[in-house]
Amino acid sequence: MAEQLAAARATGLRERKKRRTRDSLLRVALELFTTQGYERTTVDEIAEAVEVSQRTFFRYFASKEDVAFTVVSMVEARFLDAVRARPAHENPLTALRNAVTWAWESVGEAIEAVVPIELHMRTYQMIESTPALLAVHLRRSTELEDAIAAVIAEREGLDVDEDLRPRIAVAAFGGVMRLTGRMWGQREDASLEAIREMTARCLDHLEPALGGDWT
Amino acid sequence: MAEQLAAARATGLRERKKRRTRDSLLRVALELFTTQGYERTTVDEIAEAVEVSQRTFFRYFASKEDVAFTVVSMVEARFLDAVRARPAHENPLTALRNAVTWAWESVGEAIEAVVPIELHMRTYQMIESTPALLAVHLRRSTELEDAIAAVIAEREGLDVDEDLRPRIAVAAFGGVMRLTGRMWGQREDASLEAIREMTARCLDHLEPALGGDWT
DNA sequence: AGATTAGTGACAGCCACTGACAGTTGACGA
DNA sequence: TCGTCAACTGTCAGTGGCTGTCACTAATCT
Repeated sequence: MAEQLAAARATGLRERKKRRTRDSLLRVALELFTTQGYERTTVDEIAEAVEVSQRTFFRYFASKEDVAFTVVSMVEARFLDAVRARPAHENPLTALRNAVTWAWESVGEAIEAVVPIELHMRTYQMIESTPALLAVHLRRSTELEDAIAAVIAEREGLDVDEDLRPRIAVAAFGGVMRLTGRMWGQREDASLEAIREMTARCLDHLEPALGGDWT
Repeated sequence: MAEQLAAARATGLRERKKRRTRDSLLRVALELFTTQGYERTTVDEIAEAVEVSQRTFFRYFASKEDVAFTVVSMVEARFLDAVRARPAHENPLTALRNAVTWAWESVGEAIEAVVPIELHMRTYQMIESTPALLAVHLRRSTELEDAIAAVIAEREGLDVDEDLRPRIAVAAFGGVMRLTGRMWGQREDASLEAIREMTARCLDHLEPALGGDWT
């Protein structure tokens, strides 16, 4: 985050070079992952395409998985900020809902600064359809949920470890969000428009689904 | 499932031998995982302790992770059966809740038939606290949720792909269940009693947490 | 008993990842 | 402008999970 802003204005030749190789590694990796599949892409292959050694790849990214989630975590951070920014008078679920809506409307340019949006969309779908990555994605999601629960608890002036409601509300909300992502991943229409619409639709069904009778 | 019943009555020498090595591999693996940690245990080590080749380990278990989830998936299957067995008049959330309660009350002996319960408890806590395993656990959980959603949909005479409510209800429920498991994993008290009580407590908070104001 | 077949071990190899060491090249003060 | 320092990188060797192959042993079948 901060380092990207710092690197945006040309600091030094060294910095710029570093940023270039990192960007190249990222873009080439995602491109290879999405075209030929995650498992069928080796780290050697990525490194070779960028003309660096495999060792260098691992100096920029902690693991092969790590590359796949670079952009995703930017988006997540943005969503978390959005939750923090919601006015205090909104009740928890409303705040969460408005935060998602706002986040989906504004991530566009943030993503584009690093990789083409369309590449990110394909990446997301690849994550959803690659077991090993899906697993990591889910774990990361619960970590995010933890952070969100903390924010919600603070908004309401509660202790997260005392009152279960923040965590539970976020867990339920998170469950629905993951369902949304999954359904979107299975679709052909991979536009921001589509995911926004699907999000709204799923959230509309949350409360009725938990009600007693479904008549 | 079926193969275990079949193997219970001594079929042939071959079968019995197979079952013995499989059981040994399972038990030794879990024991090593829980005492010295998952990452710090190598497959070679497990194989050596059971006096088979590493290759043989992989003939019984698809992966190192696979061993860790053997018992867990038995429990999950049992829960799924419990959901199927709930009387039709119960509404979705009630049926799910009763199914969990019943499952936690009856898994005991089923587990004990394979490994000591206490070993399974430690295994579960290890899964929760090992990032790589937690990730896989979460993915497996969503697969289970899929199956449950299908059952719920059928109970209510709905099409899972048509009406979103089954999936959403299960997603929310699943979110809460995972929260339960996690909280339990962080506790010292690793008894079946404790997890049952925690389950009830979390589920009691589900509906109030989704309500408008938390006053 | 002999033919068949399942189960196994030994070995070779792929790939993700790590540590150690040495070479290169920007940064920066003299 | 020129070294010197520190950062960045490549090479190499090694570990651990996992797979394919092949020959060998032993349980099962006829």
